[in-house]
Amino acid sequence: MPEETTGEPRWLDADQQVQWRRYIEGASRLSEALARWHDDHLSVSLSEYEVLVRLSESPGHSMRMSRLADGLAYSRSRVTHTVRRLEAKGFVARSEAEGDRRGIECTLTPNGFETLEQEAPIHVEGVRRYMVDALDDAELESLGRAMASIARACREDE
Amino acid sequence: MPEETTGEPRWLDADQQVQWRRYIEGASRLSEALARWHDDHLSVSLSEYEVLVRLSESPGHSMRMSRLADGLAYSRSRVTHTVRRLEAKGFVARSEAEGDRRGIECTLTPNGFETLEQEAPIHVEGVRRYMVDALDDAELESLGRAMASIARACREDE
DNA sequence: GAGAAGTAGTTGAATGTTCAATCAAAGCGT
DNA sequence: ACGCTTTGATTGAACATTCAACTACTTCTC
Repeated sequence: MPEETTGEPRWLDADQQVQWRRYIEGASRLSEALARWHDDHLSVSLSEYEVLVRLSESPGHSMRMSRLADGLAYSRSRVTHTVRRLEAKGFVARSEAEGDRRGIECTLTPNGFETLEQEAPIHVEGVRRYMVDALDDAELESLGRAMASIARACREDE
Repeated sequence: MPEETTGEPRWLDADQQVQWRRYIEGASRLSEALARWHDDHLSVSLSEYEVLVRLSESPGHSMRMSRLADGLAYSRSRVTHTVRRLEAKGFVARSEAEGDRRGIECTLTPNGFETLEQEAPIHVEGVRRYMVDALDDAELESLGRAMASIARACREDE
């Protein structure tokens, strides 16, 4: 609607608008549905769960705070806070990293690992219900590709 | 990894895992990038902006709080808080709805409309930069379709 | 038309995330 | 060795969103 003469304010065409709004609505509904799912059925939130998964995939069930932050694309302080909550629940433990006295190593406790094993299928059930099973293979594949491109565009820009 | 005998805990195969993680990373980076974009270049956050857009599209630049909530898939209290902030910035005004004394009508002020007109191209530039321009037409199209399916799956489930 | 149930909206506390400030340790340049 | 910059991590305040509780009005039902 606004007309301009300076710059080149490339508008969105009708179709692009539609896709953008679909994205916004879908993303917000999905994140809400998944958050509720975790809240109702698991003992950790989605972001806490992601931390546990990364730890479980790492040798020794252990990772540096900063690697956790980088791998999950979380801010450092978010990791600090999240790990503090997980520690309070008894699912992880902190220890000093050897070789770098600034570093903190975060390790899955046996209890944390056991909880993860028990609850992973429930998490997956949520992911299926709200995303994977809502799409056929080709749709899921192209969704993933598109999101990877978006992630790249965001990353490039700092 | 965990083996089970009860229920039918359908795991994710390797490819589904990849797409899921791409989605999670992309979605979180995109929402963060766009939030920063608004914060740096516009006078309203993304959710505040969405409210202004809906109002501007409505006859009389005016909508009931509950229609705003439903249309944006926001909780009612989120709309209350968001509109309060917009009111404090002078972009919207509240008035009683006629015909239903419980209702509140939310209306764009001239200043709010003018701001929206000025800043919409900047918002669009962000959407382009982090999403639309990162994809070709076909990718955008299938992203939108997938997200619409996801939204439907979430909505159906309450 | 009275009581029950539902709808519109607000409120304030709790939660999780970000941001800016801070601190300590490492690395770098000279 | 000495400052300078960078990195690893934490802290606490600020902020947005949710949740539960609540008020006020409307609609339904008998």
